[in-house]
Amino acid sequence: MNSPAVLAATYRAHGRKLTPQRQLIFSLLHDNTTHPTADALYATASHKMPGISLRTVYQTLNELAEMGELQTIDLGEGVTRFDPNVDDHHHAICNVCGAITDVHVERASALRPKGVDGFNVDDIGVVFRGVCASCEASSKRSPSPQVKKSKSASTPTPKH
Amino acid sequence: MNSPAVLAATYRAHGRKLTPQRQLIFSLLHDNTTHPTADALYATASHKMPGISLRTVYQTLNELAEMGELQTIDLGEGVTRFDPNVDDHHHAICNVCGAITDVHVERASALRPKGVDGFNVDDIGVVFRGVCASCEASSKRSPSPQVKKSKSASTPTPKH
DNA sequence: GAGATAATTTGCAATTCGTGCGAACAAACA
DNA sequence: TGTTTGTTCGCACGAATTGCAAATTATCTC
Ligand SMILES: [Mn+2]
Ligand SMILES: [Mn+2]
Ligand SMILES: [Zn+2]
Ligand SMILES: [Zn+2]
Repeated sequence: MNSPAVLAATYRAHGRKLTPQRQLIFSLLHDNTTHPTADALYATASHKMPGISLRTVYQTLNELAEMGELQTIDLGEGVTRFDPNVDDHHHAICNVCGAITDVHVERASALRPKGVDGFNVDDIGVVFRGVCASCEASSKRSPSPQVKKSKSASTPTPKH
Repeated sequence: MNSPAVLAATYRAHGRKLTPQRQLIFSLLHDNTTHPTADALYATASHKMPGISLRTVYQTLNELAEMGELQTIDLGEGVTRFDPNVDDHHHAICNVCGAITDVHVERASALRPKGVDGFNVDDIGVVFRGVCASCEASSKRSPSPQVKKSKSASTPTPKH
């Protein structure tokens, strides 16, 4: 995603207004590698700007995505996550703490779907699920059964 | 997924009852390669057994998944899909008609996430998005293709 | 600066997908 | 046939996200 300053210019160039709410969201997304949900961003935003609405957060995220400044990712948790990293990359998700990390996959674009004829590939997504280093370490320290439940137990905020 | 007959035995072995609703769902899933949603299965089931409830369809699907007879997949459409194919495989999704096809990916298990240290990979998922052969053909024939929409009729995630 | 104007923000209703719950029901078995 | 559970099913509820319209405000014009 572009810097808040560049985004400001982009917005004006698109005939969109530069509101304090939008500027705040730009700053919260800048260099944000946590793949936050709208709700998570709303929580943070509310801290700095009490009164901002969740609706506005959603709207701004959606327009950023529409403008290609942001990527939306859905990992099957029932919530949409937002990723300011629009470069070609993939993700690793920890089954224990829920942390989502950007990863690179060598020769990913060379992957081919076998078993379908004439399928024209536009995009390839690779998702790794497993246990992150930090969780692996703490499980060795104090072995407690840490199993990620299917649905409602979706992880709030990775605390590493 | 096992055959309806085998599932019947499995169910009994698990102390579960073999109801007509369950048997119907077993048969609807057998050799089903459409990756149906609960609602889609409910529609079909209702046809053969008027009065069956959506609740029961959900319940049966969930228990089959719990027993490992079925795989749940979430491709970010806002709905859970069910896949009787529990073998190691991946998916290709047509951006035009929404069809989801099973595909094989060579050396998929050899993929490694670069950029994270000590991440212990349990599972790798590869998703191809693009245009299926059939849609590709019809788009060449007539400029307006068939658009099957589920929830987000809006344009799929554009990245890069 | 003051005013006009169209874009934004917001709160709230509505929608969608799925689950919790409990009463009515029906397999399984003696 | 009766008893014992496990099941079914309707309905309320919950979470995530969007539709809507009134109130607000960024931005432009003079
Ligand atoms: Mn990312
Ligand atoms: Mn499949
Ligand atoms: Zn972790
Ligand atoms: Zn297609």
